[in-house]
Amino acid sequence: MTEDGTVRTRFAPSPTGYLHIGGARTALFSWLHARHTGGKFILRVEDTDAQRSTEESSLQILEAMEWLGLDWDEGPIFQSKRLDLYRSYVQRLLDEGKAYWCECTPDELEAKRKTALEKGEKPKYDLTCRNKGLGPGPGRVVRIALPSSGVTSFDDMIKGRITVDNAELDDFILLRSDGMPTYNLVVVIDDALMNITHVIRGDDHVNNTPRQVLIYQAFGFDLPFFAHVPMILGADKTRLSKRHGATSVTAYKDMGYLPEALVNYLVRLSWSHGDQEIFSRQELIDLFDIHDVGRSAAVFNPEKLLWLNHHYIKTGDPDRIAGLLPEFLQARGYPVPGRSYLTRVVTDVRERTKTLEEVVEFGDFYFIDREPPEDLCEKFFTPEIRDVFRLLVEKIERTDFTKDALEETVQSLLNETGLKFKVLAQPMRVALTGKTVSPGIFEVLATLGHDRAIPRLKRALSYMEKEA
RNA sequence: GUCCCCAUCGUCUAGCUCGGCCCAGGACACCGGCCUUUCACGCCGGCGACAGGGGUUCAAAUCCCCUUGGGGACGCCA
Repeated sequence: MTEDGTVRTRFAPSPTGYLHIGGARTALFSWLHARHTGGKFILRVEDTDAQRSTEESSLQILEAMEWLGLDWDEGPIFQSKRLDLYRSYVQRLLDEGKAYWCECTPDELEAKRKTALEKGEKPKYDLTCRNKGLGPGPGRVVRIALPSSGVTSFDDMIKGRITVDNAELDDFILLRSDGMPTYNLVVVIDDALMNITHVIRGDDHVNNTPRQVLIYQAFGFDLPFFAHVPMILGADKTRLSKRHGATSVTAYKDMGYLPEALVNYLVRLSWSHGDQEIFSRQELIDLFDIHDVGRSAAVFNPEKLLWLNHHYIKTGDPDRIAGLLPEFLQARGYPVPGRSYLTRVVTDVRERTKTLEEVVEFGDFYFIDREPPEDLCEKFFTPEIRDVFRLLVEKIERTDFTKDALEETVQSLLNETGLKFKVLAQPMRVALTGKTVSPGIFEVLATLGHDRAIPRLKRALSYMEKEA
């Protein structure tokens, strides 16, 4: 705990790829816990794996965090810039006899691991170098000297007390032969030095925690609170991966998902507040309690995410959503109209489109003019309705392009002729949109406006005249 | 294989901490119906679960044990 009792949480991704859905949820929980308690949220990039870490990944992860609205109070802190610090702590352990140099090669270790596994044993470092009294040298690593008996335990805020037999642990590596410190070491040093009060991270780290607890003890650091959140699984109940579909936050952004939908979806995985399904950001901050996080893994359900996305498209500010459309329009090579036109399009289509991508696809006729497919022309632009349709076009041409006025015009025509709207509706729809499914005719008409709508209606009319 | 963790509808979950209010509630999906200018939206209704077995107790989804199933970890990755 910090001196003044302030909560400090952190998200510590390793920049070896995109921000994964699972990582995003961990970050969300961590962020929420900080915000809920009025604490600080720290972002730390764990890039001690020089081989796989890339700056590009770091950037993309930060971008995804920002897109999700997970703002941080400190950082990003890059571990690769703190190497001297870590080395001095390793030296301290070396000096105190709590760590030692080891000259075993990766190949040797790998071979031993293999035979252990084959014999049905748990692969563990066999302590070959523990008492050799080696000093530094090329190809050598530093290992921690762990007790071989006794137990190590810690209290997890989600899973309760977890105890592991020290005999299950082995003398893991603290410093690689290339001089880079390893995860277990740096995570402890940083969490301790940065005064992290609550370590919130994925379930897959529970097995590491006892090792880290031992490091905390070796340095005499106070233990933080631990909260290991359950994993997110794919439909087949195995760890969520690419073969289950999109797993990166960015991919969802690109498919036309709204950040509030993804956040709302993710937060409900292993966490709930009674029967509530929809949460605003502020509600989440007010209501989120790490103690309410469940213990079991959750299966990722794309359908429910889609439902939530639709919900936010349906209920969100149309103007804001309109502002997100240009990149989707450009991706399809459609021209980008003005903001107010886009806003009207959103209002028209949002009851029937679940993603921004769908807005553009379903509402394509708002952006481009295409002749309706021949089979639809044939079916709907029949000679029988030619005369009414001509009348209709003439009347509409002289009408104000507002929904009410247009509706009134058509209604009066219906009254005069005694026809049902059904007779006209689909032909009009096909003429204006090129499809049999669209928003309401009058909305479409009003939004398209005179200059886009009239030529399309006339084109349909001439088809009817040709057929006669 | 060893160790750790988990176990309510297909899925996300409420209920489990403080056993009775639960022959188990909500949501997604699915299936009907209503509304209707298409499709949606909306509304109404339906389908559907306490993994199994032992205990403890007057009483168990709720507590204990075992079995089974699932996940995770066993790296000079994090």
